[in-house]
Amino acid sequence: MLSTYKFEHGNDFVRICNIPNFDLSSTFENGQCFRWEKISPDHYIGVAMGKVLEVFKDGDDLVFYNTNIKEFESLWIPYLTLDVDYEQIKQVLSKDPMLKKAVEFAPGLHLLRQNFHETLICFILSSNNNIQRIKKIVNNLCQATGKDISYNGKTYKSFPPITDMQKLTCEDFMSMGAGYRSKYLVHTINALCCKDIDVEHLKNCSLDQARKVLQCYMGIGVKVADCILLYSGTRYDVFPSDVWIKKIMASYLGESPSVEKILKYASEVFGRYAGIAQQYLFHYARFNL
DNA sequence: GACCAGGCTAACT
DNA sequence: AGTTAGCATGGT
Repeated sequence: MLSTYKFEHGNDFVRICNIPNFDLSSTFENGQCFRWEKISPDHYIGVAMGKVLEVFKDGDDLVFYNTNIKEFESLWIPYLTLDVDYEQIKQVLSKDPMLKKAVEFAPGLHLLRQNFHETLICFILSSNNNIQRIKKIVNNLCQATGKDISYNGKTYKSFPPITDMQKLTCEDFMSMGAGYRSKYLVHTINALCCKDIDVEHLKNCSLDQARKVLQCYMGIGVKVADCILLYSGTRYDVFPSDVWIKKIMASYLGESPSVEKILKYASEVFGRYAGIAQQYLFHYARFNL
């Protein structure tokens, strides 16, 4: 928990002392985010919220560069969900034997609370696509439309706000490699610029209502809606069901279970932590099935 | 050349 | 309401 962290910090760095249960690779390379670059094992640089952050593991410490303690507490602790008690959640989830294995496989996995619009755009791009290609397209988008951020003599790009993406045409997105999703992006970005989504409402309404709101936008179905809700930290009672989750859920529900059946089972068994359970399962499935 | 990847839309019964 | 072809692209 947050209160137990011990910090050392200066003008341009923050060190969290003794935080053994945060793993960079299983957090940044589990398909929830697309803008973290591995420099070397346990050493990453990423762009989020218009800022560049460098992080590496030093024994049981985590060291963050290009930030200070004030910014770290207001921005990066929520982003990295360092304010969430994963020990308690993992304990609850581990009552299920499959999840026990999945949690033991990646005990340092954290969900992220990412910018809502960025998550929405990235997961429209994710449909019938693979993670490597999604990263490439997102990078092309940021290069074309993002703002410069310089750090350590290098220029990085922020993820553009939707108002800046409104000028992009279908052909622009095609040239970035977005393929048939280009049309969805143009349509949805326009709709969002006309009338934005009330994220607070998405938190307070029922899950079915939240899914319905998102599915009004072109390119968003049940699976993408659940990803947006989960990876923006909007709600955790979701269960994004892609091909990997369908594979691993077959061990609970028999061969090729329907999405309906999966969602029903997940909400009954994993309840309000279903989204977190899904993330451990997805990561486990990708590396073990 | 098939088949696959964090699926969705549109056009069918 | 439920089922299915078609879709851009790059890697294996």
